[in-house]
This record gives sequence, C-alpha cells and structure tokens, in this order.
Amino acid sequence: MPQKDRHKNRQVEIEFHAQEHLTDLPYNRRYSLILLTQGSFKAKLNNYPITVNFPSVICLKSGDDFEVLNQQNISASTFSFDPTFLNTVRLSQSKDLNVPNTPRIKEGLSLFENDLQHIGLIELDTEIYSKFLQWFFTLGMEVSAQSDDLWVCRIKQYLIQIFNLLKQLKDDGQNSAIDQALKYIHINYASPIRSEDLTQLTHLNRVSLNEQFKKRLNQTALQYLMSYRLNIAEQMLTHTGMSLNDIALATGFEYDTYFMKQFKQKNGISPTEYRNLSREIAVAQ
DNA sequence: GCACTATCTTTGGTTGAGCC
DNA sequence: GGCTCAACCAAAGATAGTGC
Repeated sequence: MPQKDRHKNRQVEIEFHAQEHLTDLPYNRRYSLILLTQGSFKAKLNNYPITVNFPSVICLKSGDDFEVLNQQNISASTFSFDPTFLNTVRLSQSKDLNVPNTPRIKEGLSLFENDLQHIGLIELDTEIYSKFLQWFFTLGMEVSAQSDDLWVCRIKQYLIQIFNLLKQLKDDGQNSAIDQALKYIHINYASPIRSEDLTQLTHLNRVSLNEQFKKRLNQTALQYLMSYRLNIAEQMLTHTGMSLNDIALATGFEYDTYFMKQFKQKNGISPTEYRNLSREIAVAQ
C-alpha cells in the first residue's frame, strides 16, 4: 500500500517491508531494492539461475519473472517504489499528474535493466553491507515516522546515495590499490577524507597514488573525490528540496560556503541557479 | 536564517633529485 | 622503472562578514 503523506495530504508511491519473505516479489507497478540480511537462496530471474548469498542487494521490477527455488534461514528488507517516484516535479506543476520530461534521478532505473552483463544481483562486502544496513534502517524509520514535511526529500536523498553506490559496485570489480581507494571514496565520501587516508589505505605515497589515479581516471585522488561529491550534490539539488547546508553536509563538505565555491567553480553557476535551471531544462525538453 | 563573497591559513599537487 | 623525499606554489579549507 502506498504511503499517505500526513504533512501534505498526498499519496507517496513507496513501501518499506522490514521482514521480506520473497513470496510476493516482484510487487505490481513497483521497483524493489531487496537487502538480504541473513541466509542464502537459489532463484530464477527471467529464466536465469542465480544464487544469492548474504550480504547482497537484488534489484527487481514489476514484470520480472522471479521464482525462489530454495532458501536457507533468509532474512531481508525491501524498499519498493513506483518509477514515477524518481521524477522531480516543480512546485508550480505539483498538481499536474502528467507532466512530461520531468527530471529523474540519474542512476535509478538503469540498475533494474536485466541483461547478460547484469542480472539484478549485486554482492556486497561487510564494509559496504554495514552502510546499506544503516541506509535501509533509516529508510524504514523515515517511512514509518514521517517526522516532518521533508521526509520524502530525505528518502530521495538516501535513494540517490544508494543508487550511486550500487552503480559503482556494478561497474567495478577489480582489487588494485586504486580500486581500494575508489571503494573507500564511494563509501565514505560523506565524511572528511584526507589524502593521508588514501595513502595509508593503498600503501602508496602521495605522488604514486596520484600518478595511478591520473593514469586510470585522468584526475588526482582528491579531484576525483571532489567531482564525485559534486555529482551527488547536483542530483540532490535537482531531486530534493534540501537546503544547501544540508546538501553540503550530506556530501562531505564541512562548510556550505566551501561547497558553493566548488560548485560554482565546476559549473559556472551557483547551486540555487543550477537547481532552478536543471528543472527548467528537463521540463522544456 | 539562508545564500553568497572576501580573506587568511592549511593542505595538497607538481617537479626535480636521488635511492633501490 | 618504480618509488621516496623535499621544496615551492596553487588550491582547498576555515572563518568572518554582507545582503536579502
């Protein structure tokens, strides 16, 4: 059942299941993120046999052919949403239910496209699992508590973070020093990260670390961190109504002033101008 | 209170020399 | 060739202040 937003008198097309039994998946007209928190199971997804072991995330959408064949001591949580939930509508259009070309959270739906390269299953390691556990716990709390009128905003913020990390996990897969550093950045970008943290992690000195980063990404480690943070911030500006200070804090900037300075340097416009423009452009297309 | 600018301090990037 | 170290300078980070 969709959530009734008690602050804005509207239906929000999302659900959170703390105890997922896997029997009714996929849910009708829903995309679902399933976090396996215990056990393992074998299943068929669109006729493709998969083995899912804790800890993993499964991305399922309405229309997928999903059948659990056998399971052992499983425990899972699910966050489900109608794909239109990823759309962001300007306030002036919020009463128009059929607004075409609204901006949509970038990495969202591509995770649910199943093909030979990607079967909707993303395995986690223990470090990343603890991050997902924290996000899912918070999603569940936000859905049930609706503590203020920004609760939908915050859910979109967590979805942006979850989608970006899942996309990185889907694309990565090696375990070189740079891969370790990238993984560290993708998990911890919301906290302060210093060059020293990455050199200790990779056992490289500053010069070697940056040389290897430049070979692979054409950026130094901290330049990559900055562009990753600003990329997440851009999505939050477009898809949430969070204040600049909240976005700055959520993306690892200790000061909103520094965030704005970096943002303007990268994009040539202020965050507020970007927020307005990105929504206008998408609607005009 | 929020968004933004100016300025000062600290940290990181680059480069050349040298070691293994 | 791959790495470390040291020095210099630019960029990032922190703080104070302004305007709305």
